[in-house]
Amino acid sequence: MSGPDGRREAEAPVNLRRLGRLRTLQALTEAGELSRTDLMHRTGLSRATVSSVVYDLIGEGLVCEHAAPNGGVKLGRPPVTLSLEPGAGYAFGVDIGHDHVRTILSDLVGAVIWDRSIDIDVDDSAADTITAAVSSIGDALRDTDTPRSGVLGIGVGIACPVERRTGQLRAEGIMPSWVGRKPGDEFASRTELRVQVINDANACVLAERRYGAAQIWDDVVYVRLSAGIGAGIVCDGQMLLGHDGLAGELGHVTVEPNGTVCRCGNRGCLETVASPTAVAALLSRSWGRKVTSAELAVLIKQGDRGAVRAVEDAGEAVGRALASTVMTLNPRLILVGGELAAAGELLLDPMRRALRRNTVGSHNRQLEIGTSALDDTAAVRGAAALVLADAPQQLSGPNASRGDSV
Amino acid sequence: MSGPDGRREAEAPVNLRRLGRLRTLQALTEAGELSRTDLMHRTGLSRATVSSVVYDLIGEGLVCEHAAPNGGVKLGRPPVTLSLEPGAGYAFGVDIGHDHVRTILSDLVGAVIWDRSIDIDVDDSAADTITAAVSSIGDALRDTDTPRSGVLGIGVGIACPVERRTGQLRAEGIMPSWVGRKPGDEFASRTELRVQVINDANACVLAERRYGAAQIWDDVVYVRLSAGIGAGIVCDGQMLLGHDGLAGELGHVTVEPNGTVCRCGNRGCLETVASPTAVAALLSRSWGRKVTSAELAVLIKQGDRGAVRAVEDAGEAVGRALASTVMTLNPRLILVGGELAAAGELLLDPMRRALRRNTVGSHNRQLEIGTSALDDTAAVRGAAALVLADAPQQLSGPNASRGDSV
DNA sequence: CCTTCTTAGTTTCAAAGTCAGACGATGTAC
DNA sequence: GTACATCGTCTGACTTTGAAACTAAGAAGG
Repeated sequence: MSGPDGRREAEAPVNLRRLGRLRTLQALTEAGELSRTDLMHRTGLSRATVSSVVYDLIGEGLVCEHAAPNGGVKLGRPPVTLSLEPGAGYAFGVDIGHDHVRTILSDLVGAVIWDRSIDIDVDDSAADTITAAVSSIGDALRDTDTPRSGVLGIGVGIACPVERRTGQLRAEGIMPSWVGRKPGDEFASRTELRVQVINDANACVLAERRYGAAQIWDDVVYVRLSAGIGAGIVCDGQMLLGHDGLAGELGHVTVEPNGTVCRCGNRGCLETVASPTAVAALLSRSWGRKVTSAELAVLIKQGDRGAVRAVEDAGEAVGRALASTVMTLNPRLILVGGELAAAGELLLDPMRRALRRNTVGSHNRQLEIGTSALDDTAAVRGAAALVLADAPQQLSGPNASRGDSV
Repeated sequence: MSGPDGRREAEAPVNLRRLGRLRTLQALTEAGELSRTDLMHRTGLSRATVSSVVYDLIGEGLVCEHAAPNGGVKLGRPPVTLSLEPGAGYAFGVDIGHDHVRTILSDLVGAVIWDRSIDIDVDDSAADTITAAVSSIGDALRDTDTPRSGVLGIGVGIACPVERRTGQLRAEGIMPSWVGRKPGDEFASRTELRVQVINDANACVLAERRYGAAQIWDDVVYVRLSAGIGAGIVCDGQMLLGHDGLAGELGHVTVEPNGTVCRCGNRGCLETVASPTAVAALLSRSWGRKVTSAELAVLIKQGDRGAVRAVEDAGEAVGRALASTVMTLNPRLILVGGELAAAGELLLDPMRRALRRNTVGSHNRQLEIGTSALDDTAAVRGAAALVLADAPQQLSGPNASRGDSV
């Protein structure tokens, strides 16, 4: 490709050096700190090449050296550890819940350097929500004095299914004002930054993979028990999206063949049984007055018998729904997040029992079930992590080699 | 380097040239026939490099040229199409069913050049079964005059779960003599060839991906309704294995909470309802005499009311079990194979109905459900395809670069 | 304190690979 | 036959690479 005046826009010597840089950056992203020798092993490059690549990266300010950590009893010259320079790139995370928009700015290694949450009725005011987030983004840039060019992109996590190719939302019946919208395009045109949109459960599982409980496992299911119930699934280290990006719609798995009619038109969906809203509604019915999800949390803490029982039943239902997922995906870890996760063992215990009852030993023997360690920040941080995940690509150079695997 | 006589047995400078070769071979494996220009686009290499790599590959007999296919109305010099040389490598496929072992020898492009099936009571005689397969392999080599060194490996598909890391079988309660065995090791030591073992449903989905109905879709579920019920799952083009390699165990998904006790110890597993054995047993009970699976097929064809009803109910149950899989994985295509698939629409129709009833529109609108196009050969060919899948790696050179993705 | 040993990182240099662009080849269109 | 379009090869310049030599920095031992 040539520039406007036919000048050769260096542009394309291509993929060899870039590949080395990319691998180096990826290794550092994954591992945090590594010496050049470690890098040599992880990237497959020779010592000389690593040395040269690292020299460049340090020169460009993407990587920095640390004083040797002076670990245990070592022999020989101690290594110099390297890590990504936190300030070499920034990423925004936006979490669009039902009653709030949260925006964070994260540095290259995932540290949150700016954070703001705004309460707003998201479901009914898409435009306002986006405006709020966009202005948060502007404020963050100003407050932290970050140049727009230093931002790698915006990751948006949203509490409804996101269509894969189009980026369109599938928010029917739950977030009316968002139906058919493409928040990716809206954010992009209003911020002039790259934008990626994903479902919030997917964002959460990303966060758990990177910062939380799922760092060591490659097969994880994250279930988010919120107004909607969704799952973020990682198999073999890869996020599972499905043909339209709608994978993980656990909320509409049938758990009670003749149960309540769901907003989706079927009956007995998990969502009608185990979402915080459904549980609260159950109590409302028996008490004859409205019980909110917030109130529910208090009741549980107080040990209210009705609330306890309702949560237990919800856990049991989630367990039954997950049983088939476990048989199908053979995960190693299940994490539960969302408002209802605050109930802790009260919820997990019946879940585990139901899972054990409906799966076979080979699948449940090693299976761990726990609550999210990050909750609350999981979705935003995951959204930002989505952007950080391809930071190595963006930083390794302007020149895109084919994205094939080797 | 492409000098006519610039032969240089450089052996191991490592991973750069190899990478080009690898990508070229992969592209040819996937696409079948490509011109050099196509390769240039698919591999990201420059014309010159492609030319040089192809020159080498032709020289080594891995790739061959074809006369231009002389397609439509084209302008300019017609391309020379290239494809893999079928004889550049061979792969064995072994399908270990319940009552037979089938062994095929396939060439590099997947054509079957030798085929033998042996009837044997596999479940109770593991050793004999392996011996039979091993001797088939020897015979195949002799009959086709193929040198052992030309064989890339053996793919073994077997009708029970296979543990991922160990290669151990999980055949409890279904193939007694195989429990805890590692057929991979046994084949390897007796044939001195590389061996890979997978579950037969996984083998089938591989075959469908490569030769059958799933070539154009990246998100596919293959359900095999045989003595056991298993599913082979592909998501985003990748086989889904799960943490222990036990993904796809659809047979033990609960479909009738208070149903028959299953060999796995739970109740109402899909297998107790929808396996051919279970369906046949249902008829046996009402008729007061034993009905075999083979007989079942005849009865269905004759339109026997009882058999028809039993199959319909099985289909309905499969549909219900798959519903949750569909919500979880959002596949584009479901294929049904195994003995019961012969029932065709009789089985599929109630399956579709149950699926529609228990999933939401966004997930089932585009979903196709059909029977395997290959059945009978699917498992063996898939097993062989497993080996062919890494033919590019093996053929691209002795020098293994790190298996990272770019 | 000095030598020796071990591992880390850099430099050097020849070998090898890749790219861009020039060039030849081979067909269609008119 | 000429113009044109695309395909494929060749050449020279440039970049990257890896082996080995070399320097660095600490520990162990006398």
